[in-house]
Amino acid sequence: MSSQAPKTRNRILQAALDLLIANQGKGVRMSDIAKRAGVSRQALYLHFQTRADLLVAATFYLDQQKNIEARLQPSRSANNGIERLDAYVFAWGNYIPEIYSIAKALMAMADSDEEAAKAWGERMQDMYEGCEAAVNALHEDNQLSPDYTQQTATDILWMLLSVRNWEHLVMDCRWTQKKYLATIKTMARRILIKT
Amino acid sequence: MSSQAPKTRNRILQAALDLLIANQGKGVRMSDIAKRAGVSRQALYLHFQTRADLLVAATFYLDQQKNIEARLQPSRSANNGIERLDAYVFAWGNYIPEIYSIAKALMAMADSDEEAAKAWGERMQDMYEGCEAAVNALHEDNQLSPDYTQQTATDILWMLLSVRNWEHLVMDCRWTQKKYLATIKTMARRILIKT
DNA sequence: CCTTTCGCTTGACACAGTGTCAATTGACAA
DNA sequence: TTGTCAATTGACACTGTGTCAAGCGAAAGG
Repeated sequence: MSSQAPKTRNRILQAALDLLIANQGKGVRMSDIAKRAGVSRQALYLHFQTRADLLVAATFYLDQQKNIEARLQPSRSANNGIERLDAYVFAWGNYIPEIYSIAKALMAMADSDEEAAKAWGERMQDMYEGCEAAVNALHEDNQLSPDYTQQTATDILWMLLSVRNWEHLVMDCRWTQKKYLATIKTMARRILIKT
Repeated sequence: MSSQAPKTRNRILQAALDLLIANQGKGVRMSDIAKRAGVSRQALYLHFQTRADLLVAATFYLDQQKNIEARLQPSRSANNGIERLDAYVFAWGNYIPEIYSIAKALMAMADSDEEAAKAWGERMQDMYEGCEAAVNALHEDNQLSPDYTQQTATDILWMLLSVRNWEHLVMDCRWTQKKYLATIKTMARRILIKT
């Protein structure tokens, strides 16, 4: 068993990520990835079933690199609901823009590929559960605005985290990352928390 | 000049819309559209430059059919800012889910096609300008929450209108259209309007 | 030292889908 | 009758994904 094998696999994933980011997730061919990774096109199919398979793997590889677990830790270990909410928004609010290009590519693929859709859905589910936990904490603190049910609150937080996806539709980009973070944080507090 | 020409063109557009909606915007081939329209595949290229061109045209054809202008009228002619905002949210909030499948297809194309991206951007711009008008009306009524600048308010309304795009990522659809409308209306009021 | 194994390469090919071209048909109008 | 024009037919080029068979080189194990 050689130690080369995983190296090549990771080189491929890294090449895929590089290209996806550089090209904003569009028009990245298998041959491009192979070229960048310094392997033959056919080698990609030795490591991954399909293109979708490769790109899904690349996304999880990125998650790992970007240490999303560690980023979410502050939210999990926060002392109260508000802190937890802020930490949650901070973690995802920073993360989403970083992985945006790749997420976009994966979403596009999820539209046409069953397997990619499934993997992506699971990843979203994780995000959703963390969100639920943050809102639950507010509930336990009795800080939730009375005219919002727990479910509605969760839905709204979902909305807050969703906006990034539409950015590219606006002709001139109106959002800086800092403004984006500040806005969703304020919104989340305003909507969810008692005044 | 025969009257057949526009008829065929419209039959093609209608066929494209039918298929896009039926297949949720994915996997619709030129040959499928041609078959449904009862014309040859090559005929499509007599009326439209490319696939992207056809689908963009189909979207505007849909806008026309769905009478978006009439729907937005109540917002334009509202007596005060709040009515205007509500009418605006109502109009787009109902419209977006109706055209969702096609919008999705077009967005996907906008990612890879320059021309489609341009057409889509212009359409979004229209939406944006109506949004600005609604928020301006609130401003004139002096009903805008003091700690939000006009620009921020507009951005937020953008967010409100954006959520639909992510729905398909959630495994089980948590949003009914009614709930969607009620939520964004309440959100818009809460965020924008003085209490 | 020879042999097997394994990761990867090379080159060829099937297949689907878009877009193009040239020649032809068929109807309607001058 | 003739010209025009929409649309048809069949063929083809091109791109990108995925597959297949044969071969190669290096490292491991006898």
